[in-house]
Parts: sequence; C-alpha cells; structure tokens
Amino acid sequence: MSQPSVPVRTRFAPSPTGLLHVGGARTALFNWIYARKHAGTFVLRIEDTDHSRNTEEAKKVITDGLHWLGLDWDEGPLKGGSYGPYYQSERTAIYEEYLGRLEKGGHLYEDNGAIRFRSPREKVVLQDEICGRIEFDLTNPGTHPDITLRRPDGSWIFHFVNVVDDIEMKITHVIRGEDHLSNTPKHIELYKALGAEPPRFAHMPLILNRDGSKMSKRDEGAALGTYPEAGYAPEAVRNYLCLLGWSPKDNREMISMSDVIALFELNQVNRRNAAFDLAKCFWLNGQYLMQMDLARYTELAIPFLEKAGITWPTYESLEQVLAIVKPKLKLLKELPEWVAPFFTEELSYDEAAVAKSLKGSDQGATAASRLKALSEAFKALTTWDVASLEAALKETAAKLGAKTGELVHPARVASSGRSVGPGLYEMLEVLGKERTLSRFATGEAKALG
RNA sequence: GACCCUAUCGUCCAGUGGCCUAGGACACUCCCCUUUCACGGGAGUAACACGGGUUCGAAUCCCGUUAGGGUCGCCA
Repeated sequence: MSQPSVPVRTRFAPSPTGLLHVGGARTALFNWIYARKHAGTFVLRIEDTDHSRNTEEAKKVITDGLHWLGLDWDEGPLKGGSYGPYYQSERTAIYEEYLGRLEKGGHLYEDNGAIRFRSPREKVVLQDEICGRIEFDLTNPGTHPDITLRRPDGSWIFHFVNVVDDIEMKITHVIRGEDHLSNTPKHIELYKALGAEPPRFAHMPLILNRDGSKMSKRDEGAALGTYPEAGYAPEAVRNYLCLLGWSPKDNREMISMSDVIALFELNQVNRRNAAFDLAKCFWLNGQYLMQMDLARYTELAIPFLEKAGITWPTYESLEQVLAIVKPKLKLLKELPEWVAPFFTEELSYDEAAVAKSLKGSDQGATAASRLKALSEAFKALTTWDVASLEAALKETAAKLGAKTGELVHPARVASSGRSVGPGLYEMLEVLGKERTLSRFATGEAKALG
C-alpha cells in the first residue's frame, strides 16, 4: 500500500433530498473506510444551495442514516471542525471570494444575468483511482458548453461550490458516484483556473436494480431509512454494502469493519455497475442476528418490542426469552409475535394451529388426553429444565404409545398459541412450571371445546 | 445524437496469459438432520455478450459490433 504523504481528507457531500439512497450510503461508507484506513479525516458537508423544502428534516435523514450505519464523521454538522461551516447555504462569503478570483483571472463572463466560466478549451486528462486514465476532449464548445457558476438570482451552481468547498476543506480524495465522471474534467478546469491542485478522484460504479434499471427512490431497498424499521441490523447492511463493488477476495461474505479497513484499496474497487440484491442482504442479516452476542441483540430488539407495546418484568427475563428466540428469525421486525407469548397472560391463539394440533380433524379427545398426561408428568417434576422436560415428555409419549411429535405439537400450541416458535423444551423452561401447567389446562379445554 | 464508463452463473464477487473441463456466496431444486420454524450438512441447475486479431496458449491483451449505464441544466 502506498501511503499518501499529505493527511487524507475525504468527504461525503449529499444534498438533503429527504432520503438517503443506498448508493449514497455506500459512497459515504467507502469515503469513511478510506479515511479510517489512512488515519485521515472524514468530512460531512451538506450541499443545500438550492433547497427550500423541509430542510431540517431532510438533513436529519442524512445524519440519522450515517449514525445508524456507524459512519461517524470527524467534521461536519453536529460536530463542527476548523473548515466550516459545513452547510453550503452558510458559505456564501467564501463563494463570493472565489468568484472574485476567477473574475480577476478573466475566466468569467455574463450571459443573460447568469455567470459562466470560460473553458480553456483543452484536452483534460483524468487519472482516476478506480477507472484509470481517461482523456476528455473539451475543445469543442458545441459538445461541451461553458458551465454556469451562478444564477441571475445570485444562487450558486453545484459544480462551482462543490469545487470551492473541496479546495477550502482541503479534500485530498474525492470518492463519489460514477454519475460525476463526465463532470470531472470541468471541475479540473475550475481547479486550475483557481490555481489549486486537483484532488485524487475515484469514481465508483452505480447501484442498479436487479433488472439493471436505474434504482429510483421508490424502489424496494433504495432508501436507507427503510432498513432500521424493517429490522435489519446496521452491521449487516454495512457488510452488504461493502460487498457491492468490492471484495476481500477470499470468498468471505461476513467480514469485520477492521478487516475491511485493513484490506480496502481504491484501485480494487470494481468498475462495473452492481445490481442491488435485497435477498442477499436479508440472508446476511440473518447471519449477523444469529451470531450476535445477546447484549447487542437485546439492545436492537428493545425498540421493536416497545413499539409493539410489549413489557417485561426484568431485563434478565427479557434476555432469557431473546436467547431462545434469537436463532430463529432473520428480521427484527418479526420479534414481537415471537416474544409476546412470554409476556402476556392472555394468549392469542392461532386458529389454524388450534384446529390442526389441538382439535384435529377427528382426534380432539386424543390431543386433550395427551395434554392431560403430559400435565401430570410435568407436575411431578422437581427440576424444571430442558433436560428433565424432554425426558418427561418422551417418557410420557412412550407410555401412551405416541410419537414424540404427537405430544410436542399440542404442547406447543397450548403453551404459546402458535405452531411455530423456539424449541419446545427451551420455551417451557423459560415459561416456568406454573404458567405451563395453566396453559396446558386451557389447551385441554380448547381441544375438547 | 455526441462524449465517457462497463460487459464471467438470475444476482453479488473471485479470476489480472497456462493452476479454468471457470471458484465462492445469495436465490432456486432435491436429499439428510429435526418437535415447529430456522440453523447446519450434502447434491444439483446455471456464466466467460458476439466477431475478429495478438500468442505455442486468452475469461484474462488489442480492435470492432452489440448491449447496459452515465454525462451533456441557470438539479445536486
């Protein structure tokens, strides 16, 4: 790895549109990774030159999204820094000054009240960190018109303020989407006219839909804000995003951020557009959830349970339940229905499950008698744990000449109201003897009724 | 239309001239495990866009075609 001699400074410069696109999130992620790798600085700058709508809320979408992904910025909104302000709307004086410089250099002219930059009309060579060497021929004004810097009403155009801010904020590496690739030679002309050394550029491929079409805001998975509420763990989404256009090259799918930071190189980033595959993100989420330590899992779970109105007596009791439920689901959103049976006295029964496992088609009496036998066996237990529950159930099954499953299914439905759930013995252990027996009694009545 | 980028299984990646009858993962199908649902294990379907070169040898290099994407705003 070649260590840059100047301290690395990268930036993420979104405009507050009201949502953070996954493509933008990945751009932020790669900028963050690169800065962390080189012990550099990651700057967040809000490009709000042209927005009148709900900006506070829209800015919050960005900062919330980055926070959620764990991408902490070193300078920017809510944080400050010595190159601020970090909102373009507050940097007018700086832009005026830079415009003055261009004016003095004779680079500007007025066009119907707007201010334009007179291109030097040369060939511009870009040595892109990802795309390699690209030569642009800007000699023809017909195909490459002069860019506008400022509108007649005094507001600023993206190309100009973007370049000025990158100069002012001493950005060394501009890592952004490939949609800016064709704009880059114009930006380079601006740097030169301002007597500034252009930064290194790295243009990342875009993220498209599965069918190759452009991913618009409304496509599933496009807005980062939908992930937290759907029950994705930020570490899983972050991991998935790393794998979109980059690879650790050893066939790993799950990779820690510290490993990504250690292995990441800009010139290893793919040049090909990537299609977004929510199914893989979903799978990765399941992997993360399964392997996550209980404390972290509980932390992520609590908001979902609170939102569903579920309450629990103690943190320990909650952890007990989450521990047996944790290996089962892939989306935190599903948690309430799995957890509810443990923290409610009024069980809601799944009718289909009751019909199938308790009433059966013509074996209602059988299910009831089995539950009764099981209740008696359990009542006699002096220790209430997975091992003794399993032993007692199997013993009872043998006595009745029934298959294990023929006791398990009624027991499951009677104790939880559902046909799916954690392992039966784990579930009963956590439920406790008293509640188990009373639910069995209710189950018996239901089977007969 | 002009300019720019790209082109390996349906999808994400590996592959940087011989180790490739192309590897991993997701998804899908089947089997095993199993008290449900998951997990896990095993097997399978499935790709170098096409055409020319270069080379003893090409998925890998070059050219062309085709296809996809991007840019060409007084949007960012």
